[in-house]
Amino acid sequence: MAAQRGEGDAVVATPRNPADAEVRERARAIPEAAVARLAVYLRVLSGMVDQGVTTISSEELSSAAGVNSAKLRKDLSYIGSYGTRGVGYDVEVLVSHIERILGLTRKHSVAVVGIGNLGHALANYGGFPSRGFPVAALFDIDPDLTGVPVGGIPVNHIDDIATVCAEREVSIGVIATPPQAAQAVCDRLVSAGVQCILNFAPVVLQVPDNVEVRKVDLAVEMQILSFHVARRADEAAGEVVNGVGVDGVVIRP
Amino acid sequence: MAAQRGEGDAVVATPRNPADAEVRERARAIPEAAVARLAVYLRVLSGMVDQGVTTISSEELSSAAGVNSAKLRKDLSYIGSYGTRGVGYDVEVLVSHIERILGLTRKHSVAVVGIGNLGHALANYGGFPSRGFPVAALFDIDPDLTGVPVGGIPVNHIDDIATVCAEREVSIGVIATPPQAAQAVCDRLVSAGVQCILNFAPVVLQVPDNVEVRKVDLAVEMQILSFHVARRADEAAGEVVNGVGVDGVVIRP
DNA sequence: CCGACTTTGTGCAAGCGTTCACAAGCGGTA
DNA sequence: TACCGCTTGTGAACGCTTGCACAAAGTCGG
Repeated sequence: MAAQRGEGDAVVATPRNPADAEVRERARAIPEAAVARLAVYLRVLSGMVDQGVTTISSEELSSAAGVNSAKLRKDLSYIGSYGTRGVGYDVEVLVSHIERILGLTRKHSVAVVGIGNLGHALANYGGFPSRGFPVAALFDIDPDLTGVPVGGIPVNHIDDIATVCAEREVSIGVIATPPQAAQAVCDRLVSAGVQCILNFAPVVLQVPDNVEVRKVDLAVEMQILSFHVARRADEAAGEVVNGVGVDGVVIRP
Repeated sequence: MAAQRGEGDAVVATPRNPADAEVRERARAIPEAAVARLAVYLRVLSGMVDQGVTTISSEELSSAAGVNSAKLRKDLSYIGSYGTRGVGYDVEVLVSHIERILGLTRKHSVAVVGIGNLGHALANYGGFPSRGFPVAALFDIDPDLTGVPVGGIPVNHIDDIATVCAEREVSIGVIATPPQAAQAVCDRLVSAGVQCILNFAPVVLQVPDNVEVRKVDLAVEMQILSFHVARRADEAAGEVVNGVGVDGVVIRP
């Protein structure tokens, strides 16, 4: 209630640029999978800019990003037609359009909750601020941590989530707590008005429809890898009867 | 040569259990998306075991895992028919079958490369060993770190990847290095025989076909969330012309 | 033993996302 | 200006995933 986020700002933005309406329409239609890839393209393109590359073809960019070139072109077509046939894409133009679609023209302040090992690492991680995601607040339930600076930012007590998030205009909450605490922390973030959550805790969070959750689950990732190890071992066991693996490449020399 | 992982093992394993061939066939056919969900089900089920729950219906389990119940049943059907109509699934039976399919009956030793902030957090993360993924080796390029114990394990120099990984039968490599070093580290892991890699570095790794890579990319996750923030702001801006956003919650105060 | 009720397992159709293939468009060249 | 070669942008086909809906199969009470 207190921290109702936003009232005048976004509204004024509407009539500012005549192309905005079109951008909005496109953004609505972009498949989730394509959004994830756009972020990857953006990173590759940023590297290109640093190398002084000014133009790039879909073939080059797609192989650098590890995808099919047709897929790349289709992904880019979701955000508009900014290539030149016979030539390729202007790197800087592409960068700025992807940034616009991904909403990177705004700053997105981040709050990290749970200052354990992972929370420390996140608070100190340089990749966030450099890409427009400044870490604006840290929270922990341990009173001894309150006020202690981590990565240059003093830790707040978790009870102050609502006020601090409002003050610092936090738009993304990162949950790095133990699993038992994650749902409660999530609820607090949501009621503090945070609508986007990145969850590192190994639990399935229950949130209202208007909140977006992405999860990073190490255990799941490891188990998927484990599955592939097992599948491979089984295949090898099934197709060879003794000694060497299926394609001559066994586990180790 | 020295520590050939399961040379005899995997091979002899074949005829051991008559059901193995069937398990192998099923495993081959499970869609990747379903594998990821199976890992989630497994975690929920483990929690159920701890609570003393012995039986669970697809409806209960699916809502706890945040998926559709039909999808859950289909996922479980990939690994076999282990439910009882009219009753549900026996929790322990399900756990053991999912564990078998995911290959969790073997130990999967993990090597972490890059002992910075994230590497420290990973080395100290309790979730790995408890789930059958013991951290068996740590590597860094900094000679000053060599021999220093982190999370109880002494750090090795990166030049020793091949020998140490062989000795300790590492099957999963975790890359937590800066992006510039990631590809080189990856190449070393691959030539050391590691076939599964979990990559935290923000780069697209190039690997041979027989190597499985999963990536955890914080920047991409943040940018996807950013996209949703922007989309929401746009929708709000598009649907209201003055004053309050679509559901009363706009960007900033 | 039977019938009512519950829940699984799955055929089928709809929806997405990916891939192919090619027309359209642009720069360069004579 | 007209042609040529190259690369984009996209319609259409394909395949994977999801969700529905229901028959099959079991339990439980009488």
